[in-house]
Amino acid sequence: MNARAPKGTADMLPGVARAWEHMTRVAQDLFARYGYEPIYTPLFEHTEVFTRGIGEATDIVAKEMYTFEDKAGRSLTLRPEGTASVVRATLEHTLVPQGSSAKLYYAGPMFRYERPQKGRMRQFWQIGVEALGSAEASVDAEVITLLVRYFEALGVPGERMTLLVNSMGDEACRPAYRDTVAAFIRGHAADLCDECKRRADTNPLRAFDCKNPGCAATMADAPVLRDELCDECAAHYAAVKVHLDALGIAYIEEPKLVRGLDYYTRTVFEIQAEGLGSQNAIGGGGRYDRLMQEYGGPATPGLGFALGFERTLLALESAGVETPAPARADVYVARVDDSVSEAVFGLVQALRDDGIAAEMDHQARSLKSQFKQADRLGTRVVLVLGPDEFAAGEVTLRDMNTKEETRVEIATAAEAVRATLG
RNA sequence: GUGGGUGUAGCUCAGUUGGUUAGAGCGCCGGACUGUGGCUCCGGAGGCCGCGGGUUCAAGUCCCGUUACCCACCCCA
Repeated sequence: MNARAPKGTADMLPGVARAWEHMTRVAQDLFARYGYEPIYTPLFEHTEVFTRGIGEATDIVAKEMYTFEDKAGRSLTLRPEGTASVVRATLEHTLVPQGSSAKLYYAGPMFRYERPQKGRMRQFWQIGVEALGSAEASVDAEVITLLVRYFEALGVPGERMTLLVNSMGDEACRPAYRDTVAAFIRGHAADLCDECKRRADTNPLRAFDCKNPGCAATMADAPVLRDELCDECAAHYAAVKVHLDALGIAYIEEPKLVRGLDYYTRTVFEIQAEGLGSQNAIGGGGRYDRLMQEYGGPATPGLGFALGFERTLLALESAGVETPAPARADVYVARVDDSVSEAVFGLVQALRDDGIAAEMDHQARSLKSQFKQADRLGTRVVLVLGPDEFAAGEVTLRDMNTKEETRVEIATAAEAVRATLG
């Protein structure tokens, strides 16, 4: 058989898994302080949840979804992102009754059928938050701040992160702007690549992302949405910035920041970090005031962010931040010869029952080798049990740091170990 | 979907203009006077040289194909 994990997936071995758990713990602690509660939604949904929410024309829906039929013929899709599911669950369970609000966070794997590269996997992990029920700009600033504070809490140096913000407008001003850009593209067709010319009909705003030098130069002169926002959107955007400024959150306005999911309205943002290769966004998100209605629910404003585990870890590694690896055991019980095997086995269990992380040899290693194991595990204490000690009902306790050895009664070993550990 | 790079021990890699038993470091196991770690020294185990063809007296080393991984485009976390 093929013993390899599927393309675009990876086993998270202990070193990485530890970092994963650390990132999760930091998120749980920090998000709780901002009033967010956990929510777990299914890893797959009815395909419609994503096609309607994310948008038929987006890359994600058009070519990156893991869609399959179950045995009853239902079309299901492995979630490519988390927001659609959370909003669907919010609607299904009426988590945000009229005039109410909710703050939720989630963590788990997402799936997109893409060509893998640095910082991009087919199964990748995200942590995200969704703040539903408020259209106030202060919430936008709070969510953005939370994202920044999270990375800071993990230890990503501030100078290696850049926060970008922009406004996408809403149903009142974006359609008109799209037409304006489409017209601009048609008017400058001679200076643009074929792909961008096609974009005039499909998704004009994408032309701003084109890496082609000619296109970039041409699009630099195109009208910017920021200058054509309706009064309400302009006011909202200005208010978001005022709140960010009040908290001293550094950001760069990026008129060309265009997110690839159709549900975004008004505020969008992204945090880029150094050391990741070409996929440099470690987190991003935005407001989606129309999404709930798209699912047939009541008008419910909302916004949120998602951040990627893999990319965050890359950012941390490149910045030289290491996840601390705790000692794997507090005490190692060494066996001098086979005559005391049963006693050692029993002592280890007694220590564990007493709340102490104890380890022993299960491979018939020599005493010397057992000490090497203890050293490798990082245990502070080694208890040596041999015929001599056993006859006296004692064990030799060795402090691995000071090398001091004392004899203690087996019955009080746990107490002695605890005293040594401090 | 498109393009480029790479594929030799568990890991990181060397392997000369193709030439006889394929190497190093790290890791792992064992030992250095009889019941003891981290340093040092000695020894040992471990390799279908990604896979399949071809060229050649001879291929890890050249050619073709294939596959896997990596990086980039695209897009996103």
